[in-house]
Amino acid sequence: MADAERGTHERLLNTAVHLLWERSYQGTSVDELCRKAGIRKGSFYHFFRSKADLAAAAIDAAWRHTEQAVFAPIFGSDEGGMAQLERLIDRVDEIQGANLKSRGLYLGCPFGNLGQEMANVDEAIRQAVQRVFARHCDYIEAALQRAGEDRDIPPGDMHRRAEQVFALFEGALLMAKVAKDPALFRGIAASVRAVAAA
Amino acid sequence: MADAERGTHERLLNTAVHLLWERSYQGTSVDELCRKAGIRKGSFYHFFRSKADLAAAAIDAAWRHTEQAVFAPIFGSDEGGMAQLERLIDRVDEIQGANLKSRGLYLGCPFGNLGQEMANVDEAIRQAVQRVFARHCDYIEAALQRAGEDRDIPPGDMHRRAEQVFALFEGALLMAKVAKDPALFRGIAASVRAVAAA
DNA sequence: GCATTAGTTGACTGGTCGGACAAATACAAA
DNA sequence: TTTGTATTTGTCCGACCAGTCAACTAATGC
Repeated sequence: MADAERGTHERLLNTAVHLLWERSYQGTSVDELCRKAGIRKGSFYHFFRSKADLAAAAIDAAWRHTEQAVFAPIFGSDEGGMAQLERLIDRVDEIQGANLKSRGLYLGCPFGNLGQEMANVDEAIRQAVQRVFARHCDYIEAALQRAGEDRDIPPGDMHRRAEQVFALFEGALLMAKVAKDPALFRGIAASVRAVAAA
Repeated sequence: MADAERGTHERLLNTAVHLLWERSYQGTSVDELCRKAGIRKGSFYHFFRSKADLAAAAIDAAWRHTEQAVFAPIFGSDEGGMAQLERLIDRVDEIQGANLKSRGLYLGCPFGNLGQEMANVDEAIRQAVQRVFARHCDYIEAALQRAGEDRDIPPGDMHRRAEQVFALFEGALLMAKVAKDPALFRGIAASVRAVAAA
């Protein structure tokens, strides 16, 4: 967690990222958020216009963190595209497994969770999640492109394939969460390969 | 909606099924639920021990309805397994499209929504969703079995394939919901075929 | 020094939440 | 008709909700 002692604004954002992931939007109260961040509520509303405003900002912050901690290292490597996708599966499984071990909770995708919860409730949050989904797909599409160039998969509409690989990720994460069983996510590699070549 | 004038218990359950789908668990208050069902709150707590208790019962009720309105007709037909899966895609798209047209909301999967929202909050609800997920997979697996017997797909672990076809459904529904774009679900047929044969 | 601003505090609001409950009523069986 | 039970009603509750606000303090620029 590390807490990044710098600044109330940043600490608030940081706390929000963790709390929204663990407790969802509607399950997180501004009071609790402030308590965990060691801040009084007045300060909260000095930096953010509303709870929804913070959530939208937290989505962007979470993606910035995820991108540099997960996506950039994997997709910036010189491995083949399909190998990169398999490493992504392993890395996500590792993260989910860590949460399951430390807190007993399979949290699933922080973006997917908020997206499903808020898509029909708050337009700004919906758009933030949609943007982050698109960035996920961009990375996957680039990997498919690379795999195509290496003749690992046949040519075709890589953008569409990437979307469906991502759908497989999200769906499997949901199933694993509902079943509290990491195996349901862990075992998608073969299907990812199939969709990538479809 | 039809309202099935029979009995307070049933009307409550019916209202819950619709309201939980449209507004989620935490977004639905007992007060509003009672108002829409034309019932006083005391009656609510005569039939259900808690809001979570009603939700769990509503999940079962919703599945009973979905099974007979969607799954039984499609998977009871004498079509081939793969054709059945394509008909399921069309039918789900039709239902989601109807909601989008009438209420402007892409609601997604009523079971997946509740599962993601409540898996780490209420154990009874988590289990109810898990059971319903399994029933979905049973139907898909039977279709794959049938497709295997027809030599439409190669032999293999149909149970695992069914889970991943289902994951693809759930993930694509989520993406369509977040993007408010039915096309993201509608276009999964090719990937479903690929996963079915993986 | 002095003024301006940025940040912080704690007390407060009106509203809603899930749930409790006693009293009233409807409906059975005897 | 009486007794017991199932259902319904309206009222009430303490907890919590997101958000407000005026007062206070710390930092900054001149």
